[in-house]
Amino acid sequence: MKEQQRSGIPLPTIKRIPVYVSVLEKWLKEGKETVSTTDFAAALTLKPVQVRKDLAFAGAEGKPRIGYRTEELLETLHRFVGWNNLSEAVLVGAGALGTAILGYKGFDRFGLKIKAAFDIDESKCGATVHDKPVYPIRDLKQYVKKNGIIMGILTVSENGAQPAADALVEAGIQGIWNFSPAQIDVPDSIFVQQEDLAAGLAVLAVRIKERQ
Amino acid sequence: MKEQQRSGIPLPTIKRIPVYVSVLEKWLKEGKETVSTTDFAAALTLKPVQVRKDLAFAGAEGKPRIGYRTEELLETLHRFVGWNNLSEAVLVGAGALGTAILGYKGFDRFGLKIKAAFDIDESKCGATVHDKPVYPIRDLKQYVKKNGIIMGILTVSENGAQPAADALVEAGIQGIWNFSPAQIDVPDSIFVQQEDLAAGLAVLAVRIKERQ
DNA sequence: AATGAATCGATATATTTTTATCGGTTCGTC
DNA sequence: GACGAACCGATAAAAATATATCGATTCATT
Repeated sequence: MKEQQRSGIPLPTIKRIPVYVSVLEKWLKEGKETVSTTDFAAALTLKPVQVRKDLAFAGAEGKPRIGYRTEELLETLHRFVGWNNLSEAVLVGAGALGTAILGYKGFDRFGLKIKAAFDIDESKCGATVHDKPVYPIRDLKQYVKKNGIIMGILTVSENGAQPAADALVEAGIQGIWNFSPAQIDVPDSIFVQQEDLAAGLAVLAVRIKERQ
Repeated sequence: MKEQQRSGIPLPTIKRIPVYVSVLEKWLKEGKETVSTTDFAAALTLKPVQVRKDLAFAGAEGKPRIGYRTEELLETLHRFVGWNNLSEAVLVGAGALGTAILGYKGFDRFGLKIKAAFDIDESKCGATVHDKPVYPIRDLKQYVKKNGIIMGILTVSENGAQPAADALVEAGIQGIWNFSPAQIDVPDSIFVQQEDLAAGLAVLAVRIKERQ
């Protein structure tokens, strides 16, 4: 929930960008040359105005009556979120969740390359998971420095979260994508994106309850 | 992004509840008898006022100078999100992500029991994944009806999402937790919680970029 | 028992995000 | 080339969310 970091671009806007990217890719494949905010609205249950605002934030430009050029817009959005050259990442915690994320193909699309995994459990090390090598966590710093990695993905258990985060910080990472339910404590200069599966579950549970 | 479903309780509030639950459990274990919104604020980088408002929404009551009784508050929050008797769920799509979710222990805590997995790939069926049986998708309806399941977890690929969603709807599910990047089309009576990993990645990428 | 600090609950204000409106542009059609 | 519909861009209004303020209550301390 450490999402308060004001900077002009509304957080909800940023979160909607990947959705736009997703449908854009589909439309591009289908040969759609131009797209309008009306199209987005219809496909995504959003209002055209909102889409227009979001796209404006991203710096996209469209033409009346025509819309936006599909390919160009896709490129603009990618650049906007920095996916055109998002550097590589390391993952800490090669458990069930970590394994799934290592194997998730969807990230390539967003320019995210997970280069290696690290784990305290040395019995896991040396092996590969989904073609990614698993190393002992004591090698983390050296690896990160050597490869200029700026992003860490944290998929350890609640207890292991803080030490693992410390290791990432110590290694010189700039941002942490935290899938563990624990709140981690890091210097201000490091951004933490908390990924909270329970939040989604809570929303779903409340909604289902409401309908009864 | 199908999160627009106004109903009194603010969506951000609902999403913060699991975080409160998480620290409450920790504090309870540590023997803390009462907790104050100041405590939450310190632990979670939130403002006390906001915590108070959230807890008020959940129906919690505290005492000045004291705070809230830890155990009672935890119970209240659980009831509020319906985790005290959240019915069971089925999962569709026993791939990498599905497997991880099946094996993720954290959900038990929230009253979520994934009873079985379903997949179109019949070669996967018959086996068990993390002790959960995998069945062919054609058995879904019968299983759901028989066991009174109200919730479906969708972890199939983008292409498979819509047919799988149709199968869940047809089976009589009330809510779908959609981990696939695809937007699915379902009747209004069914609530879809879209879990979008790319959204978190986008936020992180933008933040890292901003700091450079 | 009086004083003061901590904290809740309620109300008021500020900020952020969404939605509406309006003028202007582009293009197909007559 | 005039007309009208589709659509962008900008500005304005509305709604939702977060933050501040204030009075009231509890308890420890004197």
